[in-house]
Amino acid sequence: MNSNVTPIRKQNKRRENELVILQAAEKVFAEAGFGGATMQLIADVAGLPKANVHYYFSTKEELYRQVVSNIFEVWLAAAGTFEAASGPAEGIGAYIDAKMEISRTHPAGSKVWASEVMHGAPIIQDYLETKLVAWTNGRIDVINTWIAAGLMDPVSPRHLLYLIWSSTQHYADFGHQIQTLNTGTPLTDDDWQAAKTAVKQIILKGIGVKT
Amino acid sequence: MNSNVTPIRKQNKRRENELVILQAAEKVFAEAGFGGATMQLIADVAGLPKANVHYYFSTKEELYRQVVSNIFEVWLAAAGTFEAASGPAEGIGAYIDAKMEISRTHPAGSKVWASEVMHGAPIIQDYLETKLVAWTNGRIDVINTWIAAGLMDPVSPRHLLYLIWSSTQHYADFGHQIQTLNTGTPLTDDDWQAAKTAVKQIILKGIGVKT
DNA sequence: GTCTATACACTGATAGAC
DNA sequence: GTCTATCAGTGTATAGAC
Repeated sequence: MNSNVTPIRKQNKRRENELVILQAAEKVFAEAGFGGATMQLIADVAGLPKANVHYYFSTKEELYRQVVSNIFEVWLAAAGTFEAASGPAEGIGAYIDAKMEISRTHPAGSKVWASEVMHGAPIIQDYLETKLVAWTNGRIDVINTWIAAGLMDPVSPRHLLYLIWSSTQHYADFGHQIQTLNTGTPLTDDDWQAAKTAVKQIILKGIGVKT
Repeated sequence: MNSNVTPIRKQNKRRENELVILQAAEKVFAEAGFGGATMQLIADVAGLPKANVHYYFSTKEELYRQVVSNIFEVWLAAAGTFEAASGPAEGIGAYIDAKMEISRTHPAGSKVWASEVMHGAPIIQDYLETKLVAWTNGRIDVINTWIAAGLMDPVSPRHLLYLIWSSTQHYADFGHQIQTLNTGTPLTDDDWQAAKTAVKQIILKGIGVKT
């Protein structure tokens, strides 16, 4: 008998509950913002009493920080396309595809991230200063290599990255506006394909990459 | 003596107070979101007692709606460049310039707008459905004319507009992230010029416009 | 681990003296 | 028109029974 060991069943239960709370929280934070979200509503969406949410995440801020961290990881993971690529046509093209796909499948996460940054990143400023800065500088180096090799026009790598981020995330963050302009109906598969094609076409041609 | 007429001095005082409250509110709503903003903080920033804010704007929602409306008007006004232009090089180029300039001079307004749309436009949905839809459809017609005249590539006008909106507003909405990536310091005049040039260069070349 | 009941702080809004 | 005092409602967080 070892009372130091937590039974596996309880570990699973814990993870299961944490997961369902995190998913509910992402949705509620995305729809209402940090200030507008309430622990009561998160609990209701998760299907748990409010006190249980506080049992797993002691404060609202801690729960929020977990949500934003998760999004950031998804976000960075999708950028692996940059490394393996032999040139900008493949690397940037695949990166745009990956980011558009995230906007489609994780719109709530994108909105929470946007909201956090817009309000000055009070909770995850350390992420910006460490991980994001490092990732960005690495990608700038790669792009500069491509420019030096004559594979694309000599555009500012930094502003190119901003252009890619903004244009792809726009389909998640401003999805409601886009839907309203789309006669009020959600984008179909064809609509998403057209969006992806248009963004890639303009950006790739804009930086002098042959497709 | 006509007691039906409000003295001019009081009218001016009213407008003056309303203006200072609206400016304070724009700042606070941008930094904290609708839910995170408090009437007390808005009053403090405006330098007035909280009750006075309620005297001019009876509810928080009414004040917020005024703020968002004002931004929308600024935003639409800047798009007049489209009409007068003889072609895409001039029209779209000037539109990008104007939108970048708004991001620089009215970042708080842009953030409030973004926040409102991200949360499903609960307050200004009617604006989206009427004014924004009308404006967008009008601009799509103009772009289609340019395409038909062979002045630019046959890109989707709708997605081109989204690309312009997202890439320019990004410098306001994600200004904090950009500043963090810029070694923590605000963008200089040269930085802004470089950003404007990069965005215009990539988009104009990307749609096949000679510059 | 789970859940009910509740403490405590804060917010939007208003009443009423000036 | 201005401002202090205050109310009613709601939010986060926790205590304590199970």
